[in-house]
Formats: sequence, C-alpha cells, structure tokens
Amino acid sequence: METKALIGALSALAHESRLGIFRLLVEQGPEGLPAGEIAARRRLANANASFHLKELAQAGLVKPIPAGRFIYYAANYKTMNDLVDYLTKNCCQGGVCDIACAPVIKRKRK
Amino acid sequence: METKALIGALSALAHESRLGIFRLLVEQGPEGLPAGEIAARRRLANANASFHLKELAQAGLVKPIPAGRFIYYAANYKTMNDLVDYLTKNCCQGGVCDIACAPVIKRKRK
DNA sequence: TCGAGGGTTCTATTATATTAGAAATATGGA
DNA sequence: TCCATATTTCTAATATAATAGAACCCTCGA
Repeated sequence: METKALIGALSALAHESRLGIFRLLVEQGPEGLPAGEIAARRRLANANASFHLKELAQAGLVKPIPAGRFIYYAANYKTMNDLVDYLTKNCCQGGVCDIACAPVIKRKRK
Repeated sequence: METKALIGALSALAHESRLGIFRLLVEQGPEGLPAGEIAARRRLANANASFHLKELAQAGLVKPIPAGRFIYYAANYKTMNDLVDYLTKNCCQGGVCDIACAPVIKRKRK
C-alpha cells in the first residue's frame, strides 16, 4: 500500500461520520448494509451519507455491492489490515519493543 | 479512547509530513529524536515541523521530552495501539471473521 | 550578561473539506 | 409506460487546514 493511499485511508477515517460508518460496516461483516440503512443508522441525510460513502470507497475502505436498486456497502478488510500493519511495522528498530510496544508485539506474534 | 480523540489521532496522521514524522519516531523507539533532527530528516522547515509536531503531540501520538535546549519527541505507543485496536475490534459480529478478517484474527490471537 | 543555537508562535495567504438542498439517475413493480 | 423508491450528483455557502516568513523565547557556554 502506497503512502498516497494510506493517507487517503487515514484522511477518510478522520471524520466523525465516516469513522462511524466504517466501524458500523466492520462490525456488520462482509454482507454489508444498503446505503439507506447506513444513513438511517448513522442519522445522516442520504446525500450526505452518499458523499461520505464515496470518500470511503475511493479510499478503498469500503466497497459498493449493487443489488437491484439497493447498493450495499461492505468494509474492505484488506485495506484495514494494510493500514494497521503500516502504522505498527518496524517499531523500535526491533530493540526495546518488549517494553514500549508490548501490545503490538502481542498482536504480531501470530 | 474516546471518539473525539480517535478522530484527532487519525486526522493528525492523515497528512504526508505528519505520517512521515510519526513513522520515523515509531521506528526510532522510545528515546525519540530532537525536533531539529526530525525536521532535517523529513526535509521540513523548522517552523513547519514544529507545527506538525504540535499537532501530533495534541493528538497524543508523540510526546515531547525536553532535554536542555533540545526537545526530543518520541512516539506514544499506547495511542498507536489504542487506535489500531479501535479500528479492528468487534469485526464481523464474531462470525465470518476467519474468512474476511483473517489477518486481524492472526494478530489478535496472542 | 551576552550571543548563538534550538524551537516555537504569530500572521496572512492560499487551498481544501463539509454541509444542505435541489435536481438528476436508475431500478422494479403496478 | 408511469410512479415510487433508492441513491447519487451538482451547486454554493461556510468552515477548516497548510504553508512560508518574520518575530519571539529559552538554554547553554564564553
């Protein structure tokens, strides 16, 4: 994942509405939810939710799944994982990690 | 970690200069680096680096460590871990995770 | 106490993002 | 075909962030 894409993803998540939508979809699972349902659950105007979903989609964090006149949106777990990996990789030059980045280590050790 | 703080952290990272600084400090380890050294390595004007370091500090992602007339900055690994945990927690309602979020699972299983 | 080095703050300019509301597109059923 | 539903696109107003440069503050050593 390139820097540009990473910044796009972080930027997309750095907003109350979009972070809320993303978390909703992460918890929801791969089936996703239709745009209208997302807007309703997050209490957003449809146009506004659509705008934010587009941003998330462009950042690769969610993907649209058309189904008749509904458009389902689902979290893109690969992007999420790439992002998390990028943020935490190579920490502490491999040295003092056991102290400083203990939780990271715990995650990384399988 | 509250939503406001999370958005602050994501927002702080969603910028080329700041992401670069943060990654530099994550790799550097808990001793950190002095502000001038950070500016030099990231090829930033001092005033500009100072501005971005302040943003990162306010977001809790780095912390200043004064040492004489130097100010060292070090990554705050706790915030990094909180952020990563928040983004990935409760995914897929605990159900289909083995397929969709495999890497997340791998990280979480100790 | 004075000067240099190391950082930060202030100001103004420019660029970018967010929001709401209206209009537009597309699908499926009567 | 026509209408209602589901969603997106457009437009304009408003708010927020990034940058450069100048001025400022603090610490150390002569």
